Amino acid sequence: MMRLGDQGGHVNSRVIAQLAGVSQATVSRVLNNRTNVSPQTRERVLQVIEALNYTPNVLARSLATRKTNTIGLVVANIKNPFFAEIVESITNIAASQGMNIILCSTSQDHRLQRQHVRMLIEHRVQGIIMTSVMLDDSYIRTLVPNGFPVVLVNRYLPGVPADSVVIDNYSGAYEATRHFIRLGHATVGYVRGVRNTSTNRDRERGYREALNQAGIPVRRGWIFDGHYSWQGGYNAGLRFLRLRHRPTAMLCADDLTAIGFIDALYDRGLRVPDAVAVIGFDDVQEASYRPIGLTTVRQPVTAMAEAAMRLLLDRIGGYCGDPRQIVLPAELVIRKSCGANPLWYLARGEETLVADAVPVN
Amino acid sequence: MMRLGDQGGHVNSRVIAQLAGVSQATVSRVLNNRTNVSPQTRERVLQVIEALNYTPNVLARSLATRKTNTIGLVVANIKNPFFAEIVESITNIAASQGMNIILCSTSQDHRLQRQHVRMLIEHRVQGIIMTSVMLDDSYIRTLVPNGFPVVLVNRYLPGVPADSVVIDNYSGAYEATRHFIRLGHATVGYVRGVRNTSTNRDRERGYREALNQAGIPVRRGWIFDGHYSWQGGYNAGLRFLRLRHRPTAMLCADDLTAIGFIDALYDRGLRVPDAVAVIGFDDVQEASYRPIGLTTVRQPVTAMAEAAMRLLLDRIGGYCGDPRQIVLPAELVIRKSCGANPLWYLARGEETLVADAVPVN
DNA sequence: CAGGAAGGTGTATACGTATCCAGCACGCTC
DNA sequence: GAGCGTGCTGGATACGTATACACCTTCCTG
Repeated sequence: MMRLGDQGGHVNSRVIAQLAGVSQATVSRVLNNRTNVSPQTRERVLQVIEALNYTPNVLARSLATRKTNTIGLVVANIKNPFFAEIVESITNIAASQGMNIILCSTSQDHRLQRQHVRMLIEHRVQGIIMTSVMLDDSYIRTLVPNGFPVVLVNRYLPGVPADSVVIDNYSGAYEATRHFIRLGHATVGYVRGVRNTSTNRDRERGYREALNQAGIPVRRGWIFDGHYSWQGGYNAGLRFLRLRHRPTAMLCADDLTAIGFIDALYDRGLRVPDAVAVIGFDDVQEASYRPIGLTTVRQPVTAMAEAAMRLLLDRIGGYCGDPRQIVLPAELVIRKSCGANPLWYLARGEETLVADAVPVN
Repeated sequence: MMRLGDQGGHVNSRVIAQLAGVSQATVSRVLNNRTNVSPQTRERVLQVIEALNYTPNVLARSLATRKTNTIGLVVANIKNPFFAEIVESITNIAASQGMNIILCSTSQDHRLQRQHVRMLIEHRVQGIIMTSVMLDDSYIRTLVPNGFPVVLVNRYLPGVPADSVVIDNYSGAYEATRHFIRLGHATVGYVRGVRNTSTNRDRERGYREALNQAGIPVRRGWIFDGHYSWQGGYNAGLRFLRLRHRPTAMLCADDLTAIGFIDALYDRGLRVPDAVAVIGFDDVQEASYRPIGLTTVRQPVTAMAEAAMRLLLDRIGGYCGDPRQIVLPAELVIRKSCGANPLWYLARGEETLVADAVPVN
């Protein structure tokens, strides 16, 4: 009995054809479920295929059809659970459409990212979903006008006419900051994400405007650099601890950053929300871990992934219209890290309250 | 000026050849940095390539060379940070070797996994790294004898002569359980992982034997089913709460399970380690988050990834020796979730103590 | 019964690259 | 000056599949 992967001597469709006593074209027709093959012939070919455990060569097929059924997915960092969730969603949707994905993880590194994009094009992917573009990644601009399907997710590029899917980061940060203010915080700081990303720019703007409108001055010393990472948040926390006058509330550019920030405080004996109120961004699963209980601005990952795939498949299908930007609403998820009693909000109905899921066993 | 992806009319090496006034063979030689091309010719060809922004077609190249420089990586669940870390490590190593990876996420689903393996073979990957085999995935057995390079990571298959890289799960669980016992716990429970995995089998065995040797009976009611997931741990926690007589310590099959378990207790007002001592498995970054502080058995992910790639590349390079199994040591990382004062261990020197990294700013 | 549609099959070629082989020019050695 | 190695180049072919086209048979229609 022959087995999976057992193709000693490189079995190809011609070998199958010979053994089944038909032409290679007929074998191809059987493989592709074409109708114009007689039942007897089809059966004979299938038997030989089965016997030799023949597996068609996708490379050759793609070369001949000029379609790879493959799309590229570029993320900043797989270890960030937010991106892991995006990868999972997009992979699932792609699989259901018969599409394969090639995954690339740039580490916020321009050169590496560009290299990855080049690799994807060498592999003749039919489109690319990018979640990690920086504001100065202008070379993306050179892909789009040629009609190459590109969809930006999570981040976008102003002035580059590419489809994109984002949440309303400005409003998310604005509402989060207002939430602090309503709780009585008169001093609010911010831990940045990577600076040249649309995501950070919009969030920082929302933070600043909320303070401005409340007549609260923005203090430069209360804005720290993070890098969308635990380590960045931790380092920001250490710097925070050295301040003479500390803000009583901190907005963080994403959940990992927030957790790193909280950990730094924890290592010095300070607790959240007692010492400082904290809000993050993304609502990754880690934020919901009970001992952490991070209040955060949710990104609806599944909806974003679905929208992105829809846009991309439209482009791959030949759609040539103007670029579309899909902006999904941000949603504040309140947990204990900013110290409020969720019930208070329920009564006031001012914010969206999402209770932690308590599954039935 | 022409641009990336701009290959209107399908530029190929023949077009380059014509425009450069050379043969297609020469273009190929330039692309592959062969020595036997005169500097002038090389320069001329490169200029045309630059001008047309030509990108060679990897598919055609792979077809001709019969080498794809691609390996398949099959993981159980990208959202599990343990696998995310493996993916990251292996991707990096692969990239440094000029190898691409195709990533597949089976969801502990036999059929899906088999489908993925088939896809990988259709894509003519030169080898496969599998992290998600189940004990009854005997079809893997059919790959190996044909000399197809397969390396199993994290889990292995007894009786299947494939290379594998694992940690000593038995000892890890044994030591973790002994740790509980030394702390004075006379009642220790266990939350399983997926049952038909070598990983769970070995860990459960270590748990049982440690209890046996200490003369502590293993109570069936104190062993719960989990599935290497937060949800599984959470459900186990709910069942745990319904027990009349609860054990005072719980070993969990992995960190996610442990965190889910802790969260279930938390939602009912119980705290770890006050109410129950908990130890997990893997030492993912989440375990080190300070508010969680999970004691756990570390898997040295980077070392495992490196070993796996080395084994796989050996096989791809033609090595045909007997299968090699690499067993790395498990290391108990003590944090607060089992309530011990780490300094006590430092003094006694009985366990490995790994302090949480406190980075210098 | 002529004519045509429809179903089934084979031949030839294309997809884009790598590589074997032959050929040519040049410079060197004896 | 014959012989020979060496550096560079082009022609031809292979990789494994899909598909346009032609051909044949059969069966149906008028």
